[in-house]
Order: sequence, then C-alpha cells, then structure tokens
Amino acid sequence: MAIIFSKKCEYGIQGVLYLALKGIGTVTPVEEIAEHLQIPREFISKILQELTSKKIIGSKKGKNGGFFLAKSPAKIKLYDIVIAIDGDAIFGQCVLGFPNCSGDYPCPVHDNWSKLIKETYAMLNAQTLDQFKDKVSLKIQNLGAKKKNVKVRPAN
Amino acid sequence: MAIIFSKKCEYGIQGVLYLALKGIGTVTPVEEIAEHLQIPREFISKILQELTSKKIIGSKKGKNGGFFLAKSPAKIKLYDIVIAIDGDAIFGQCVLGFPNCSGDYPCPVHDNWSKLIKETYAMLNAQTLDQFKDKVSLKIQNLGAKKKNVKVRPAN
DNA sequence: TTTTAATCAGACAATATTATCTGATTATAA
DNA sequence: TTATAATCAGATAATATTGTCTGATTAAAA
Repeated sequence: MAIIFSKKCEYGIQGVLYLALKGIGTVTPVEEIAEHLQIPREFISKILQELTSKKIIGSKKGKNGGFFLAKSPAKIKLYDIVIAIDGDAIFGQCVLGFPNCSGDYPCPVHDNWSKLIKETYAMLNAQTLDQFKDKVSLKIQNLGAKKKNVKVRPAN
Repeated sequence: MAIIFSKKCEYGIQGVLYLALKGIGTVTPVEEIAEHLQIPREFISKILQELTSKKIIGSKKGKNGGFFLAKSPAKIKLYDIVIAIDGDAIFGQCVLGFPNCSGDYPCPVHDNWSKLIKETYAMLNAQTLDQFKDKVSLKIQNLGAKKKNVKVRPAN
C-alpha cells in the first residue's frame, strides 16, 4: 500500500478545514466534527488535541467547549498541519529508500523526484485555508452518505 | 509519518535494480542481494518471490539458483514494480482522504494534487531500468556502510 | 453549589505492516 | 545416488498505526 499522508494527517486537515468553515472563533464540539466528517470520535479528538498543543487551533474546555480556529484562515497553511502531524520526513527522504541518497550520490530517480517534492512543498505552502472555503462547504455537504462500511485501508 | 511507497515497494525496486545491474539472465542468489542492499534476507526473498510470480523477474530453484532479470531492462518500468507491490491506489485516491472526492466534487487540493500525481505517473512510466544503470552502480558501491543501526522508520 | 457537557491524559485493543522462522521442494554438483 | 544449496510456502513474531475506553479535569448552566 502506498500512501502520501497518514490517516491522522488526513483527518487533521479535514478537521481544521471544517473549523475554518465554521468561521474564526466559532467553538465546535468534537462530536459534531466527528459526525459530520464520519471520523471515529475519539481518534479525531486526539488529533485535534495534538493540533491544539501545537497552536494551529484552539480549544475551550468544559460545558459548551470545543475546538475553534485561533487565527485567520489566511494564516494557516496546509503545510503547517502536515508538518505538525506527519513531520517533514517526506521532504527529505529518498523515495526509493536508499539511506545515503543525496545530490552527490543520487538514486536513479533522485532528480525527478526532487522536482515533484518541491512542487508538492510549494503547493502545501501556498494553500492557505481561506483559499477554498467554498469548495469545502460543497464537500462537507456531500459527506456522510458514502462513507459507511469503508474499510480502514482498501485492499491491496 | 508520511510515506510514498511501502518498504516492500522500496526494497522491491532496489532488488530489481540490482538484478538489472548484474545483467539480463545472470542468476543471483537472494543472499547476495540482501547483503549488498542491507535488506533483511527473508524479507527481500519474499518480495522477489512476489515479483517472480508477477513475471517481472525470473527465478531458478535448487543449487546455484537465484533470481534474474527475465527481460530487457528497457522493458521494465518503475511503474510495473510499484503497481505489482503497492497497487494503484496512490493514483486514484483523494490525498486528503475524502471518500467521494472527484472532478465533480473536488476536495480543496484536488486539481493541484491531480497534476502532481499525473507527473509522478508519467515519470514512473517513462523510467525504464536501462536508463540509469550507471547511476545505480555508483549507488550500489556506496551502500552498506551507512545503513547499520537504522530504525525501521525514523522518529516522527 | 451542583449538575452537566466538554477537553484532556493515559492506558488499552485492533489492525496493518514489517520481519523472522521452519520446513518442503527443487535442481545442481559431487 | 546422495549431499548441498537454493527457492518457495506458510506460520509466527515484532512493530507501527489506527482506533477505543476509562476516568480526571474544567467551565458553563441550572
């Protein structure tokens, strides 16, 4: 199975996107987020806690508490979320797993792959949450229906 | 942890690359491959067996047996190996994990990501094993030394 | 002030991936 | 023909990721 981002990371991005939809400062309980995005409640809860500790979002404890966007969507990059959850290994590791792949001793696809990774990096850095709020709303509306009985990872 | 290809896939590519280096038809025991590439012997053995059953390489049983390139390096694409081991999920799945992401209901990064994936697809399809035999030889020479005590996956 | 509803912390469970082990089968060489 | 050295098949073990549970803490509302 080849993947790009971990499930944690995917869910994290989806969750923050959802908070962005609700607008800056609007407090949303994890129950609603989990329900809407069809993500296991305790799992997304843990992820949002992690993003809270890394200051990407904020949280409010106690009754009527929940999570919220702590800063302007224009100031939150996809890159920030990816780095917070998955780290930066994707940007520095040899795609073929050669332990000492580098510019001096490149693996066969080093140059080609470097180009793709640079483009990915640029895209994640350029995309801030404010840039696609309308797209997300479409998306969110359309969730839920199809996600039932989906296996954690599709068969290989 | 974000990854692109599974360890199995990385090892598979490395192994086939090594066979390509030895030249078409040259039979190489898995012991030598594992030693040279610093991959667990039983693991790379299983992977090469899988690639054998999928006709990407050939094998010879019994004494003096081993694995070998069954066809011209020019006819083996990186794409073939990736598909054989990791499947094609990477080319069709939403990078943010939205279950019903598509052209009609795109996730926020759908268009950007599609472009990157198409480039990756094109690269894996364009790269055949004959195109970088010299680079690999450099690489292979330089292996082994640094791989000791490397964790299976780097810390997050 | 008490009840309620939320995050938070940490342990635990399930699943997937990675790695290892045992022995059967095969074919070469002695 | 027998010993040897290899793939092959299937079970098992170790680790990482994903998902769940329990209870503590917190803060608002009754």
